[in-house]
Amino acid sequence: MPELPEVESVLRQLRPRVRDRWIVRVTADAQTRFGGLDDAAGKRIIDLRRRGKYLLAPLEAPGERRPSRELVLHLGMTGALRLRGEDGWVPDSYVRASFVLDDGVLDFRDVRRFGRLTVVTQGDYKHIATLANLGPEPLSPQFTSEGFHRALQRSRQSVKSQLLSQRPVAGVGNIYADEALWQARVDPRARRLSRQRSDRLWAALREVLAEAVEREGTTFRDYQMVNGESGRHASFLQVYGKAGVPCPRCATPLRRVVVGGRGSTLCPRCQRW
DNA sequence: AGATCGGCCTGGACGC
DNA sequence: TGCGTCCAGGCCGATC
Repeated sequence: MPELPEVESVLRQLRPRVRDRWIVRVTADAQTRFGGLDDAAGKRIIDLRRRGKYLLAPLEAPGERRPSRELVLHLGMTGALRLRGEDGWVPDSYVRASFVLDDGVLDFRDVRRFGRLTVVTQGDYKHIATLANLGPEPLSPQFTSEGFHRALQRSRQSVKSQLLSQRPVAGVGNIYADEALWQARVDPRARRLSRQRSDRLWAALREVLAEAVEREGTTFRDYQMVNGESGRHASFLQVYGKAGVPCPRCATPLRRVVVGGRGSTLCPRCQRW
């Protein structure tokens, strides 16, 4: 369930801790979602960045002038990164991979094994389709209302499915999609948005995500930061997971529908096609 | 080629 | 208490 705000919070805690550290060796479960991890050993973590829900770490071998490889990490639904022995973290049976660094051990814990860990040639995402086709960062100047409207027009999927596809904009998952659609008063099943509705959704996405980043994300079940703490945004959610509860805007009971195979909570009165 | 749907994976909630 | 069933969901690959 980590979406942009949650991954951003992990990034902010982890970046200063792993930047410029050497990876001594990597141990990992035999999992199809893990690949090329042997390539990480003996290299230095030049930086840690975020694109959408992905964490990216350029890796440089001794003597290289620029990073040749890149670690791509996706937390999936239940992934967490913890530093061994810090903030009370003791490894348990859900640790799927460990990075032995020159000054400590970084554990990747992932109950449901939806997370992904891959080492690729720097910048080469052709085997990671979602990352290769990732839309702009919602809180960057590259995310414009014009561009968003144009991107939505390229597909006839429901707007909810489009948001979850990561193509029109990066980093939105089920929680913030439902929140932004409610705030913009747009029905998740709508397939063609007027420019006006598209603009409302554009603004709502930016607002909802920025607020959640400020509160270090939403902890519903499993999400936790590097220091083990929860995000503070859960109690500020307006609609996600609140079917049956009165709409905060019009008091009509919120309803759960399935859109593109995903549960969605909406207000049947406020949110229009 | 684009849309849609099922599978992956596990724990927790729920019903009987 | 215990067992079975369903749900959560990001992403991917198979199929329509």
